[in-house]
Amino acid sequence: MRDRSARTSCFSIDAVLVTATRNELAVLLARNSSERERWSLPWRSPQGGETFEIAASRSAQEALGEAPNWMEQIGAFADGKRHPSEADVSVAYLGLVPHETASPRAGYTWLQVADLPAISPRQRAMVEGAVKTIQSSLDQAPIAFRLLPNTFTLSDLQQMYELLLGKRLHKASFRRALQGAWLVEPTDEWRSEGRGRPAQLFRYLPKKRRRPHRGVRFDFLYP
Amino acid sequence: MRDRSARTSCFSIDAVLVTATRNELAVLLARNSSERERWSLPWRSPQGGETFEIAASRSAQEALGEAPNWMEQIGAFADGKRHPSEADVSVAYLGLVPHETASPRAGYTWLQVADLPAISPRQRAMVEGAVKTIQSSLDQAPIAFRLLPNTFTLSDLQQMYELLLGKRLHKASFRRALQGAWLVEPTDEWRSEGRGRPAQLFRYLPKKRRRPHRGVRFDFLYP
DNA sequence: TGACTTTAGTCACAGAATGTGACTAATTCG
DNA sequence: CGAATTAGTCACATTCTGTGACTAAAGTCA
Repeated sequence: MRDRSARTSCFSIDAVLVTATRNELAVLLARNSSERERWSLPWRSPQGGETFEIAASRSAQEALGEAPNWMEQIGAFADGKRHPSEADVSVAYLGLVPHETASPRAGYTWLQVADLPAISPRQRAMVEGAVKTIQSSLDQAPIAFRLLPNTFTLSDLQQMYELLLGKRLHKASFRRALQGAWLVEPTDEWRSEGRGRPAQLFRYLPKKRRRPHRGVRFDFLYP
Repeated sequence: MRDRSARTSCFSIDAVLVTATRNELAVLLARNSSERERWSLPWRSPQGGETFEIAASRSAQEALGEAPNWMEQIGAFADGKRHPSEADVSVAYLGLVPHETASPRAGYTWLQVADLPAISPRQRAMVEGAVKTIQSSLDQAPIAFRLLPNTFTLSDLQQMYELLLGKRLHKASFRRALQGAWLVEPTDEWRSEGRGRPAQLFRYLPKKRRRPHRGVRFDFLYP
């Protein structure tokens, strides 16, 4: 984002960095002084030989100090929509960041996805794409775990799923499903959070296992 | 694909057109005489002002006579992998085509996905991405219906799912799930296919309905 | 024609998974 | 101490799924 003059290629790489605050998803935006829009996603034009992934990772690093340990391409955006660069095409990457460990550098702020300020239309489309990706791969990939710190309570995890799904879940059902999936292992730590009984801390256990897929699911809504 | 000399932009739009033959997925490839690789996906450089979608759709049209009525972006591909164009970036679109109604134009052929000939590495990555997209959105989007003609028997539909999932399904379970999803409506036609009792023809019924989602599904395999 | 084969379509039942309320446990607050 | 609050578990009714067996309607072949 600092190399506007050095840009040689006709495309940009943009990073949609998402975290979950108390009740909302938030995206990391940079405050601009000179651009037409006052806010923008972190972006860069790939420097000689950088792959997309590396460019995206470096954008994230510039904004957060460290890159998320996982990023995924959302897609290519163009369609005549304006962008802070003059790039014809912008390739967007999604990164998920635990809120607790994410301190934006100066000039960057977490802003709620549901109430975005003015950003370029192309970048707005990227944020929308990011949210869509998150929701649609919620039961395909460990999205919630990437938004949580290394250890967390089962209530934390449940609240994260409730936020991502936009609905309340029943505690017993949630834990039973989680237990069946062997996705989590207890640590020997407990956290006491003011009132109430202390909760045991768990960690994500990326364990390969056979898919228990039964039958077919016709769970789609679109034509 | 014919406008190599007229190309002004630094990117290409590639079409991954997929159909399902008897037992295999197949992708539409063009035979090249001049290129380094003898086969390639249909592609084009967007002409003045074309959106990605339109460029993808026109590539498909050139290859098939008519464009599939639904295409979706798979992503942007680059990473130093060779491409028939000299484009730095290629944006790939997936289109699904019913095999019955798809007759490739001269120079184009359906070739099995499982046994691709030599195509450029970048385009090979696109085909792999397309297959991954198909499999992962199989229960999110009506993939199977887009690979079938307008009317089909329930056995056709089940075989398509068996192909896409790579496993056998039990007839009664399959039909029960389908019935519960209200995705299909009977026509008053029947098809007699040689031996056996004639089967009723159905059509896809893209009906909006509330998601019946229960609980959470922890169905993912990756770390 | 009539027995046999083949494919379509349905049923019923056992076992597994899910929704839900009620319960116990461990802590803070007053 | 008792009330409030949060964690964690249990049990049971309901629903969903896997599965084999059944009936139906056609062709094949003697």
